[in-house]
Amino acid sequence: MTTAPDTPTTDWLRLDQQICFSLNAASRAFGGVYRVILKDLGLTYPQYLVMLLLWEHGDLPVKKLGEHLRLDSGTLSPLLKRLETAGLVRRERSTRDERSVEVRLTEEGAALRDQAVQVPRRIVAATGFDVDEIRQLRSRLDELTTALDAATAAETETAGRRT
Amino acid sequence: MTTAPDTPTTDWLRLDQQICFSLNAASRAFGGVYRVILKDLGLTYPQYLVMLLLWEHGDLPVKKLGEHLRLDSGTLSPLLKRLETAGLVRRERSTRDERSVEVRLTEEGAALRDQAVQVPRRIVAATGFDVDEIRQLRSRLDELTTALDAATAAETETAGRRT
DNA sequence: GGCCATTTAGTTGTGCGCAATTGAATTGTG
DNA sequence: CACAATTCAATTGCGCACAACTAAATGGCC
Repeated sequence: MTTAPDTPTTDWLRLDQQICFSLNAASRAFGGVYRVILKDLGLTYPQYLVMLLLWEHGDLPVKKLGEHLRLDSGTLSPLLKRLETAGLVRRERSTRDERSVEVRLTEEGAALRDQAVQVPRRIVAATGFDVDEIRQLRSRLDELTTALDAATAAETETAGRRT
Repeated sequence: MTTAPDTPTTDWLRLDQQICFSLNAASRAFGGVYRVILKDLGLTYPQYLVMLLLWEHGDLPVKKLGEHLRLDSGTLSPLLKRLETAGLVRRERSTRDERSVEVRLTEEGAALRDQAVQVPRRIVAATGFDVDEIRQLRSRLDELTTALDAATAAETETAGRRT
């Protein structure tokens, strides 16, 4: 494995060397596991994330959900509508700020938590990693996300200046 | 930080402890960087991956593209149609096996490679990681993907048996 | 108080990811 | 050769992600 100083562009363009591809593949592989495990709960993975937040924090406005999940209303509005149709959630305009919509668990939604508590354990088992390895990988990925977000902001800004 | 032996289920359900969430976030953060950088080329990230394969291997049937990218025809067919509309690619039924469709670069598609060679370098810069760190993270993620795929297969099978 | 920028959800449109189905071509088997 | 099983691409339908836009409510400033 000689990394010659004049590494040709071919190597840089090789698919199997691109970190993003591995990341993407892992993310979709997770999707497959979650799809099977969450099928019994009738939830998709993003819906499951919303339910996690509500179980942990209680009622939340759409805005807060979006901040936690890095999602905007374009994604959340229809998703929450589906959760509402499924009877897991209600949406109510806040009385003290009518712009805001409070998302509340229904009895049924709160009860679903009992079915969900076993999910993380099954996921961890599916990874074949131990808890320490997972924590380490997680912190690495979080670093990466932070760096990428900063880069996006920078790129977008310079792109804006070029206009 | 006491991890009590009787760790309650609450901890297991915490969003910020779930590896998949970090992974997902990183994947979408990458999406943001690629979106900005690929804008000049007029490509989305999945389209860029297809082009990478064609630049590296030359003409490929849809089947092979799907194997490399872990994507099925449901995703690739419309994507390739868009690349064809953009004039980067042609699709031709194979003569020796009429089921297969060969995807070929047009002159324009081949020429786009010159614009693309700088992309990986900019991506690496955006991560803030050095090449070794990236390689290490990549191999970790590939392990994870392998384990998860195996788990999905196992879960799907047992789910199938329950039917 | 009146006006304007900001905040918050929702809507629309585009593209990806995947399951399920369809239809045509090919391969295997008797 | 005939027929069944398999392969391959395309299509349909659903849900997510994101950009761009709309509409309503709020807050700050004069």
